[in-house]
Amino acid sequence: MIVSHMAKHDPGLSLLFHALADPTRRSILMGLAERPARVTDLSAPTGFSLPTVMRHLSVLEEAGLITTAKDGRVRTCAIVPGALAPVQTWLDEQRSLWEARLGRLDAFATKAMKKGSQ
Amino acid sequence: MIVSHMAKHDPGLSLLFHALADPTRRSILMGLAERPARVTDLSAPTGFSLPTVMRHLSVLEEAGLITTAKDGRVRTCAIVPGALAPVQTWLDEQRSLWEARLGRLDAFATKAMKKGSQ
DNA sequence: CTAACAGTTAGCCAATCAGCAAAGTTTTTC
DNA sequence: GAAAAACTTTGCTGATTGGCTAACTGTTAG
Repeated sequence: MIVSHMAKHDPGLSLLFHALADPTRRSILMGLAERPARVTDLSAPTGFSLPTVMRHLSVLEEAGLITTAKDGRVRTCAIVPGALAPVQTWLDEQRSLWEARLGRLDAFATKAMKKGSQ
Repeated sequence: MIVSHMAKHDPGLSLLFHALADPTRRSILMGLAERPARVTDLSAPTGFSLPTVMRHLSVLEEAGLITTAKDGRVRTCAIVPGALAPVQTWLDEQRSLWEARLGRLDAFATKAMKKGSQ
């Protein structure tokens, strides 16, 4: 019984997409792409309150997109390099499926043109 | 005043990621990748009620991932081929940013090793 | 013309979200 | 050891989600 592409509901993928669906979180990621930062450093430019930013950070961390570590009273946040891989994989998978479908459409169209050539 | 990568908050991207964040919607997409389908055809295998599936479909449609058209009493849903492009673009952008950061890290590590070679 | 079919609308529910302010907590700094 | 800094927790809002049933609309088949 082959279940290869019966991927079920992948919770990790849902967490990733959900984390990326928020513009504030995406801009936090962009910021962290340049350099690691403290929570306050991320709060200041966005204009959002500290608790709000904290919440976004924990969503990002649960999705595996960032790591955070506390040293003294300072928490430093950094990107997790490979974290977007599952998204890329899913995307590749979809593109190949969609292209296969387009291929079949082409084949059909071609056959239809030959058969029904006025 | 250059604003090139100050992409602001891209609403389309948020819609796309949000649409993809739900496993039911992803499985609907997988189904439609094989062939277009009627609403009932999509409802049956998921086990969800018709209105629920309708809601998912409208989320997918607003994100631009699918198109739907009604012929008589039947609505047919199909994938929109290029719809994932913005996601791929954002992903590429991130990967290049992240890799640049890793590059700088490498440079730093190398310099540190030279300097502090015990 | 009536019945079955396919979809749609309306309205309800519990859960989650994204934001906040206010009140802790734990380091540092002076 | 008091005060400032940097979170962290708590608890509150209003909005959105994802699910449902029940009732409604339009289309086709008999």
